[in-house]
Amino acid sequence: MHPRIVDTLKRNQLSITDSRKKILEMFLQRKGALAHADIEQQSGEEFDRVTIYRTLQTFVEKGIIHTIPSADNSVRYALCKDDCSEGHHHDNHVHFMCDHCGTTYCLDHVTVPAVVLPSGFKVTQVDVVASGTCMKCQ
Amino acid sequence: MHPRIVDTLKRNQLSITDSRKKILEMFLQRKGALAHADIEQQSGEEFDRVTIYRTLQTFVEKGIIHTIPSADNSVRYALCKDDCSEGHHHDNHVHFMCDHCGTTYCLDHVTVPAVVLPSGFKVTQVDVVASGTCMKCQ
DNA sequence: TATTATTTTGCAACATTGTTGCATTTGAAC
DNA sequence: GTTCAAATGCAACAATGTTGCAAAATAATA
Ligand SMILES: [Mn+2]
Ligand SMILES: [Mn+2]
Ligand SMILES: [Zn+2]
Ligand SMILES: [Zn+2]
Repeated sequence: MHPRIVDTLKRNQLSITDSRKKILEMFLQRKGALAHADIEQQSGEEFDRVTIYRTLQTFVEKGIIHTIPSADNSVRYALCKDDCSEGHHHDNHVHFMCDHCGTTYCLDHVTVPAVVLPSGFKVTQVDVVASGTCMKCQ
Repeated sequence: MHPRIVDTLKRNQLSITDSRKKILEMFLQRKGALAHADIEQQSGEEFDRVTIYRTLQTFVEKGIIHTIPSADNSVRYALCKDDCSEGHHHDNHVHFMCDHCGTTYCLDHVTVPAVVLPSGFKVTQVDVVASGTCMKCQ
């Protein structure tokens, strides 16, 4: 088991349960983003669908993972690598979704450019999602 | 009825039906983006849910409307204002979702900034979705 | 305009996805 | 080990999305 798992859960004052350990491990191994359906498939019958929903929700609230918007009604989740904490996400990096293999990448080193909006709009967050073909699918 | 409705349908080689006229009118009047659920509510019992799904799909394919990604499993749709056509969208403007009132705006005059990705990624589209508070909700 | 051919619609049936309440189980604290 | 709080599984439900097909509406043709 990945050494960071228990650490992360403790640091966020979450009790150490099988499902949390397993789901967090999936994120740590897979690197790329995961949709709810991916987790459900990978885990087989190991735990209930409802538990996955609640675990993802908890992880987002605690700042362990962040959501990635999509245009296909299938939100992805990925590990936060920055200094995110309860209620304060700082995942201002660009995401990439491959049209071919479906993989979603967190481009941690590509920060979202500043966007200047018309006066009147108070911006608190900017999501940038690029899509196309990834290096594996050329 | 809005004068552009029949024009738009004809230009895209779509037959003029009640549901298409009505749904297109909603987009022309409302300006902001609409989710499937919005359309279903606004139309009451006028036509079937399935018809709405199919109409939205057709409009997207024809380049009449475009999708706006979201992080809450609720894709929005908005009128294309550019030179979009069948299979070729060019809606490279920024979108804004108000956290308070839920309105989604197409900021037609704010073009998406160029993003430079690591080599290996072939980008075909970039979506920028900002969120925060809109001018009406300050 | 009337007839025919094509397209769209509504309906039903189904699949998938997401939510809620509550009893049971598990983990943390003592 | 016992106690208390939190998390889980289950069931039941709601919401969302998909497909096939007969009926209806529209477009094309005569
Ligand atoms: Mn990310
Ligand atoms: Mn738009
Ligand atoms: Zn790929
Ligand atoms: Zn607002």
